[in-house]
Amino acid sequence: MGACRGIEVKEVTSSYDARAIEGRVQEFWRAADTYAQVKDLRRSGRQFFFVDGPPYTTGNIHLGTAWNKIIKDAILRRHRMCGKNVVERAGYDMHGLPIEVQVEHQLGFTSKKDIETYGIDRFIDRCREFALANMAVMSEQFRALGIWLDFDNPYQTLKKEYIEAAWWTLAQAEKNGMLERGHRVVNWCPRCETAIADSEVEYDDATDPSIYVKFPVKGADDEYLVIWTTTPWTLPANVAVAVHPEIVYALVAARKDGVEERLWIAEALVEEVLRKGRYQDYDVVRTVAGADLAGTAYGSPLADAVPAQKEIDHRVVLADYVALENTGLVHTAPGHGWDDYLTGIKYDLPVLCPVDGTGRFTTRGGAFAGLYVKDPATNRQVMDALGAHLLHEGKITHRYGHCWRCKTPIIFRATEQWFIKVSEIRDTLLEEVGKVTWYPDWAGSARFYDWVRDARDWCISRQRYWGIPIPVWQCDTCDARRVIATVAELEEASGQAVPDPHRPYVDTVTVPCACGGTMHRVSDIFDVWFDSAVASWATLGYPGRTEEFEKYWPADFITEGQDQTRGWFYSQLGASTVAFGRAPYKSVLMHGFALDADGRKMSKSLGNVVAPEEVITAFGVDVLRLYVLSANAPWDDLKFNWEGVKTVNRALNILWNVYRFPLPYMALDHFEPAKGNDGRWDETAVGRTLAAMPDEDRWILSRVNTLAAGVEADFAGLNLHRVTRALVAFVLEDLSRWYLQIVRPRMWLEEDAPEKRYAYETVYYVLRRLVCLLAPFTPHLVEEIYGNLRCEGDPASAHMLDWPTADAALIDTPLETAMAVVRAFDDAVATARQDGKRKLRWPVVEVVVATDAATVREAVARLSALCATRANAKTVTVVAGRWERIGWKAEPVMRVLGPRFGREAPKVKQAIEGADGNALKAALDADGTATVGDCEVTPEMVAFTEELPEGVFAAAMPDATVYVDVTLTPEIEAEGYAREVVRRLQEMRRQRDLKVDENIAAEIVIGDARVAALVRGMTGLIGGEVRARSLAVRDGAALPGAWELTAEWEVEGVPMLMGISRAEN
RNA sequence: GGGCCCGUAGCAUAGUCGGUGGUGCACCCGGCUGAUAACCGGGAGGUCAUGAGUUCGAGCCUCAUCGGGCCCA
Repeated sequence: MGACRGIEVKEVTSSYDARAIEGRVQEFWRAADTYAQVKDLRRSGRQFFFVDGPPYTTGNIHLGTAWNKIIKDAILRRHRMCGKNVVERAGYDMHGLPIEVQVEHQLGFTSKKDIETYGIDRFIDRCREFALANMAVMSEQFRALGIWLDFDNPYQTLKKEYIEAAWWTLAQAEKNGMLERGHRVVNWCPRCETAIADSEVEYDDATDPSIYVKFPVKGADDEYLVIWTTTPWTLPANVAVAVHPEIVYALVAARKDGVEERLWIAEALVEEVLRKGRYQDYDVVRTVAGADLAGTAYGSPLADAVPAQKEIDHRVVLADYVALENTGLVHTAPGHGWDDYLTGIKYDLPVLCPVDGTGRFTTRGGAFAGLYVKDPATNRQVMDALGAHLLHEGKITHRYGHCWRCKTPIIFRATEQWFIKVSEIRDTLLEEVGKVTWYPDWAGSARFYDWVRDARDWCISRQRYWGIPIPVWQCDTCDARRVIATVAELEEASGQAVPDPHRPYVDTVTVPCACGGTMHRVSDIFDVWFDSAVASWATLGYPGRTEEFEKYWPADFITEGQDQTRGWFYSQLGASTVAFGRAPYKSVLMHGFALDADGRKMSKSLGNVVAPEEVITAFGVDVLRLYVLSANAPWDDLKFNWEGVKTVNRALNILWNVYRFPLPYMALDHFEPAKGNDGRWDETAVGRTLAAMPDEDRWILSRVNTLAAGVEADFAGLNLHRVTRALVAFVLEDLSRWYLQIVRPRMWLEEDAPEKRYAYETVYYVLRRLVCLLAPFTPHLVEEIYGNLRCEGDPASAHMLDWPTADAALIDTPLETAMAVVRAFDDAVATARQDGKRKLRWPVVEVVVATDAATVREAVARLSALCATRANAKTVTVVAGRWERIGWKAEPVMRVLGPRFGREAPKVKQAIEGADGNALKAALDADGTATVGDCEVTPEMVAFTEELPEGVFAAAMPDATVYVDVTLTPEIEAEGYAREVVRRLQEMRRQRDLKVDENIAAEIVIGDARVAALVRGMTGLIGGEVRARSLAVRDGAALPGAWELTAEWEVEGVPMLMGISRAEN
């Protein structure tokens, strides 16, 4: 590319080949490190701190992950083009149970014991390897998508620097009194043998027993409280029965097979419960409010099987959550239920939890010791042990929680865990939610707000191995505890070097206590959600480094899927509020989920998963990017649809064609865009020649600036779908289908005419604008185009260009309005011609636009030459009201004539039909009455329809009717045939592979003397169009000369023979 | 069971302030042939999920129901 490099150097001939382009462009970016160059370029710009939500390193990315990163990339690319210094790093979530489960799988482990036998150190090495290997794969996949985040230096939750951010955060929580060690009921996975967070519980249908149990009331014979439960295995832990204070309960005497029992059941539910128990009849003994039942003592029907139950002082307690369902009395086991636990605290009930970490009954479980609670056989044994106390047993299918990684049904267990006391700062959290800008608004104001409002304390401890160790050291002697904030602090306090802050290494580090005892680390690790919760400061190296944190934090923007409402949006808010008292982000875009074409979740088991690579292989990265961004609003779920992908591909193909179409002509003419002294493209040049430019040039210049303004507005609301659709519509509708069609003849001009240069300048301007506007969405295609268009002083990459703002001086709204009218006119003419079976190639004598609308009249007047060209009409005229050649035809209205004229009616009918419609209408309009034959008629007796003259066809357009007269005249026929001949000679030139500027000699023999004469008269025009140095036209049936190429044609039924040869220029 | 979102032609989608429901794909018919393994025009196709309500007027506002999604109990 020499000094005079312009766009003439490369003529692009192939069609849009996304894969080839993307390969070239990615190589170009890699070789020049364009990403780094762009960051350097914007270094001094206004800062924009973005935090990447870290994907979990479990393997290949899926469509949703791709969409997520594409959204991020598009938004960040635009910020950079707007001059912002975008501060970002890719991030990865690399700890946690999901990886442990995968590694256990690889090693064939089934329990924690297997891991400990294998060795925790070896186990976490495997976990680390697994995470790092997956990270490498994922980074490559993201790079292939053209994602510009820092993948060379991503933040990784397993790094020491990152772990310290988590430690420090917990130390802050301790300092602020937000950390608590507590005995709580938690979701517990018996396979993973750990507590799991609410957010890690996945609900699925499960079938469980549905049983009604009689608890014997103490001090009364044959009197029972009837409870219902789906978890028989929790009955050994029962300590109370809860009733609602305001529900009315009935004591009924129920009889079955001659035996009478007295049962307490909510009054409204008596019939239903007794039916289940197959009681034959009953009497209500008395009714009382639930409040009056409080304190009633009862015994456990399992007292024999479970000795621990004998120590319990069972009684009835009150609770508001009791609903009028089942029996209205609720079995309460504080060791196995959240509500139960709270009720237990309220009434100071004992917490009985005879179940161990593996989900088996302990010795406290008496006869059931050693049995796995979720085993159906265990429930069976419990039910059997209930004996006659089991009033009814059935089955129920309901939603039951499962461990989100290993799918094991969870249980509730009361255990010692570490908590962040989120419930105490709920008001602050809600206040912070309100300060954040949410896209869309309801994501924050409704969805997230509701979630935060109902938030419970956050259980952050897990009894596992691969995670950030909880940095709490506790004294064996005095029970004092210390939360360590950094590795350095630990090394100092312990006097030991700590090369790896993971388990098992930190577990052996001890710290001397002030009391003289020794502090050991608690064995738990963090909930993995705590890892990502600290990302916004961990990614800045805080607390290790403070400068960047002080400069950039909090994040200007984050965006993740709607599932992160409970996840990352929340965990970050919680951790940040505990540590810093404020939200760690200023704005959040919540995007949707990627679903299949039927709106179903993509899942391996359904076999409906579409991998990003499938789309990339078939259509390319830019097509995928533009598709996912334009298919729907970011916050709606994406219903993946191959048809939609194809459509986007077609649109980009048209863009490619639009780009490459003018190149050969520009090359031929050595066109060089206007440049400033710095060798950069001078984008202000078109503004200076505007007055001299043709309407269509000024129109497309106006349109592209109007487009820029609209894009700006839509970007502000993150309406990425509207932005991308507007861009595609512009390319298709305005640029390809309209402007380019109009300027094509100007590009073909041979002489150096100003209107040709204007066309070049205009197309160049529009393409340069499009390069910028599309850069965030189709970065590869844009780079390829820009590489060919750029002037020698322009930046090396399209992504170093500044975002274009709309140039008000180029916007001409009245012209845009007028052009819209002309396009409607164009469509109407096409419709009318189709009716009249007259091809566009054949000129028509006259086109008339009948309208009363000033907009239409003015538009056609202003752009009359364009209208005539588009319509291929000798004249285009506008008439107000009706066109005088349109006649009225009078039709009798028999429904009126019949009753009025009786037997005379047929005569009147005939008279009306025979009348001059125009005259009759005029008379009726003028006088309200007229005489036809010898009858007096009034307007309601006659209907008028339009009568088009022979050869005239009409079509409607907004506010106007277009009439096209397709009548043939010798001149028109001559021109029509001439154009038919031209087309065929051009086709032959193309077959001979002639260059656009090569000359030919030609001969045409026509098998119809009249047509031959007509064509002969057009020799000059034909010769000019096809660059013929000589052109002979004769009539006959044989082509005498020797030609390089000959062809037989039939034109409108007339046989023609043509021969062409190359001629010297 | 609860919160939020979505439901518009075969498919996908737009619809701002409540004022005659648009667009793309597919389909049918046609055109163009110097963008050509392209491109363009025309046509047909609607119970705006269902049912009530508010209103002169509802795709839009209200309520209920049904279906889908995310999250929760």
